[in-house]
Amino acid sequence: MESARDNRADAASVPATGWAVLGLLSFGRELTGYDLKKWADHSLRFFYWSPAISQIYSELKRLERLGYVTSRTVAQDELRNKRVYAISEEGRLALTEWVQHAPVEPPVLKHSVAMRVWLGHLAQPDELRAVVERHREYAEAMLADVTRSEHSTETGFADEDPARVYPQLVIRWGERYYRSERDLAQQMIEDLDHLAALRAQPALPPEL
Amino acid sequence: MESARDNRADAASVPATGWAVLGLLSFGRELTGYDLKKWADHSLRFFYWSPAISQIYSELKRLERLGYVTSRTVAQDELRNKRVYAISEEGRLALTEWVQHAPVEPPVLKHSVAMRVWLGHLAQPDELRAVVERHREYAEAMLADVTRSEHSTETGFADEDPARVYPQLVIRWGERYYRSERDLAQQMIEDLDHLAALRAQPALPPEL
DNA sequence: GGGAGCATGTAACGGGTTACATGATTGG
DNA sequence: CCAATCATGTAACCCGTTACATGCTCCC
Repeated sequence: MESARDNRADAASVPATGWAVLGLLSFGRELTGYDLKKWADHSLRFFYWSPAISQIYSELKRLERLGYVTSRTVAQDELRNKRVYAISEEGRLALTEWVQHAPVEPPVLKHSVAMRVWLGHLAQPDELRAVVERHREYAEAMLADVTRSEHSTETGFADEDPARVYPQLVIRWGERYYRSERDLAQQMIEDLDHLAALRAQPALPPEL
Repeated sequence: MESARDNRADAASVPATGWAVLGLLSFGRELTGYDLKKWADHSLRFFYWSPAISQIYSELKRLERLGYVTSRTVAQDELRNKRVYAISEEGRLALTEWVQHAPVEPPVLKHSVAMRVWLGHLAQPDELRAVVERHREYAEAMLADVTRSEHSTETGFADEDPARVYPQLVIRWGERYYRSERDLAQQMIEDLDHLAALRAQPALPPEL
């Protein structure tokens, strides 16, 4: 009764990061592992933790074993070859199935800055403030990057190529996300300052 | 020259989830592994992925080995014992050091729903919409949970107990975060609908 | 009687990272 | 000449999960 070798079992055995790599290839270009890493750092990373290069290579191996990608070697220069990967028809089908029908999972969030504020009773106010400050700078930088990414892709035909409008949609989502993240950090800083002010000048009621 | 056994090396060997567990204990109560899991699911999970119970047990082992927590057995009922953990002075010091001085790391975000929209060119519009719809429901539910969490803790003296104001601060942050997440999902749905409308009634320019 | 909650832990496995190894090319 | 970039992979390791094992108590 246990036919562990069917397509569903294969699909289940691809981790989300594998779909991400396959997804990068679904836009139609032939890419090397190295290319994929750069691409991931320029697009994927705004909404999905960019995998290490070594993992990209191993996911490619897995995807090839499953028949979801094909590879061939092409000349890198006169002396060396490189391996370029392309999505296969099976790969496109499996990815489509995943996009449409995989269980909708909650986003994985590990917000260590929020955790540190949560433990604020252990910290000195100015140290804690500095931590959140640096996080706000991070959010600001991500916002700048994602905005730049939007304009660089927008150069031209977003409406025409149907495969391009969805990345564009997600980039705009990312813009809003990181704007919100920055604002949330700012608000947190203000809350911390407010708290400090309350302590410097403790509540009036008791004294009066 | 390599004194790998100093306090900094010890601190470095605690993963963020370990600090989370120690953090739960830093509020002063003696808790079992089981208690910690429940607590994590009620507070931590809004900003930091709640660890599996088995990992909590193994983090507790690690923390005890490092001298950051102590444990003792107390009667669970007439027949059985349970092990309760408490933070030690060294643990409090190490945790404080981490909160104040650890490098500020970017939050880990793995947003598979955003990834699926990004691959929208592979999906049928209504399937994709349904995915985002379910995500919006998730965000809505998280917002409701975090709001409930706020009011349940607020019953009483948030201003008085200094250890309670920081969790309160982070709960409010979480409220804003999940409200934003819900709104972002809603906006994504509207963008998808807008796209569908554009396709049903393709651009005028060419025909005119 | 049976299911849910309390309570603790181990084992197997997989996902993912860092470090290491290698070597050619390009550009300042 | 040296650093950065292109390019590919392996090995060790750790973080974290699921599955499994066990057994009591409380309540319907």
